[in-house]
Amino acid sequence: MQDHSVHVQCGDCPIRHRAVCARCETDELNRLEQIKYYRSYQAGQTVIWSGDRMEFVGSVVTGIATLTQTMEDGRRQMVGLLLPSDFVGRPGRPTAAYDVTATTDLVMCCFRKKPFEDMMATTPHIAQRLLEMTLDELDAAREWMLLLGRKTAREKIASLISIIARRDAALHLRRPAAALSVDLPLTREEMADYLGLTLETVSRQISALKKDGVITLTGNRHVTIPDLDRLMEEAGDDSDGGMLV
Amino acid sequence: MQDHSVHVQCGDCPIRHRAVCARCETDELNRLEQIKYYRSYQAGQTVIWSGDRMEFVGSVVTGIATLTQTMEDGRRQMVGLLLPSDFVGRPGRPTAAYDVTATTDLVMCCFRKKPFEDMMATTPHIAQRLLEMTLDELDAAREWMLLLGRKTAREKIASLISIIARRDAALHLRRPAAALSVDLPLTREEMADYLGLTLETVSRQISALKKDGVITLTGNRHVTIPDLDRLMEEAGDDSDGGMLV
DNA sequence: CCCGTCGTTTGATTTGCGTCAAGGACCATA
DNA sequence: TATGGTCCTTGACGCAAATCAAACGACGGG
Repeated sequence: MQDHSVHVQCGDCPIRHRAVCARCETDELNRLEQIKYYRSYQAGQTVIWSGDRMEFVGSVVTGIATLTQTMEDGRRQMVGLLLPSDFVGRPGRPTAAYDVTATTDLVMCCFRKKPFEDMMATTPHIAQRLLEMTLDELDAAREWMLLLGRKTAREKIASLISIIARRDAALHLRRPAAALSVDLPLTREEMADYLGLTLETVSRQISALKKDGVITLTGNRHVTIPDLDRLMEEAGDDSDGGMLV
Repeated sequence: MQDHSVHVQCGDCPIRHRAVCARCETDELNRLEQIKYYRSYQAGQTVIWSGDRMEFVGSVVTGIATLTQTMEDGRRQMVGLLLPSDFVGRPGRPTAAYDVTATTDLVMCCFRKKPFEDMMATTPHIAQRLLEMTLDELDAAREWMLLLGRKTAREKIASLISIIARRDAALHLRRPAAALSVDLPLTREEMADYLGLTLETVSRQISALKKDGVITLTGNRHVTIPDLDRLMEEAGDDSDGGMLV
């Protein structure tokens, strides 16, 4: 399983960062220290509403946020999941076509747009790193398109769990071990929004996977995966797909 | 309808370019002339196979290409449509997670990766423009995720037609007029792959839209749209969605 | 001219998932 | 202990789209 991300490890950070790192003190990124600030959000709080013209660029330090799009009649589709080290925001243009919501308590490291853009202009590394990260997200989005368009409900659930497990492992610098164990950071309804299903179907398929021994549940949220390969097979991924969200 | 793309118009080019422009002779991009070359492909020919490590970065000059992902059992999902001025390729990392196929005869303008990356490092504008374009693609991909996950078959078809119509209008510098007329560049099967449907369903829904007077067909491929607003309403988009692929 | 193939349309039938509905587990507050 | 809330599970039923199947028009070659 190859890793498509640019990871930066440094100092006393426990995690590898894929984004402009808020806590690292390396090379040219140091200069960003001068223009950064932090924001905290409570679980359920809206970070950006799709009507806003987002005026900052930021990366998640702790917690989880989601990007969702909503149709007039209320149908919702999650289109992105922001885990620690991911970034949001669009240097260059004032755009936010979707809602960003904190699903857990959330701390973000933000940069005001204008100075950030100036920084990009004078420091090619930043623009390039951002480009890398955006291309990663694009790859992930395309993987999701395959999931949404062609996978069955069971495969969708298996995919989601395996992705969360792998992201979690990558974040904590663990090799994906034989047996993994993760907390699902989403409610059944949020999973449904992510997968293009209803929450009932999500619940049913999770039960089915449990019954078939692909996963075991302790409580509603904690999943342990006895055999990751088995799970990925259920997910319908060719074994070596480079899907790291 | 706001336009999210970076458009460059210049000289004798009949179209506005969103990508690194192959035929334009403006500012710092001039230097790219020294390292660029052209490639031609016939309709149906494979540009990149997902196993390749793509060794160039390029943009479409004429013709249409598609990005597709395939599951082991043959289920296919199109994840991108490359129209003139779009680019493919990933500076920085050797990656190609999907097939790129020419659906019409195709001419691409290519740059070898290494010199292109050097250029990016010394010329911040290029990295920034590429970032802009990638963010546009990401927005488009997210719009597609909503389509794939939550829209009905009829809405999917209406969305596809309206997107092609609007891209076409943007490409030819026309304002989206009251009545539009476009050639569908895809077969029913390709549309099905794009929309996460079967070709039978695509055919049925096109017939239904025709019967209801939302579109009219001349031949199999040529669509005229008497009322774009009506079509967009059928597509389920809020009237002003900035969906420009 | 017939006779392939390819892209398309249309019909009949099946099925996976959505919808509607009821109830259980858990927690906080009264 | 009762009471309401949130989140989750499970069952019964219906429908939209998939599947299976047949046939049509356009095109090219022998």
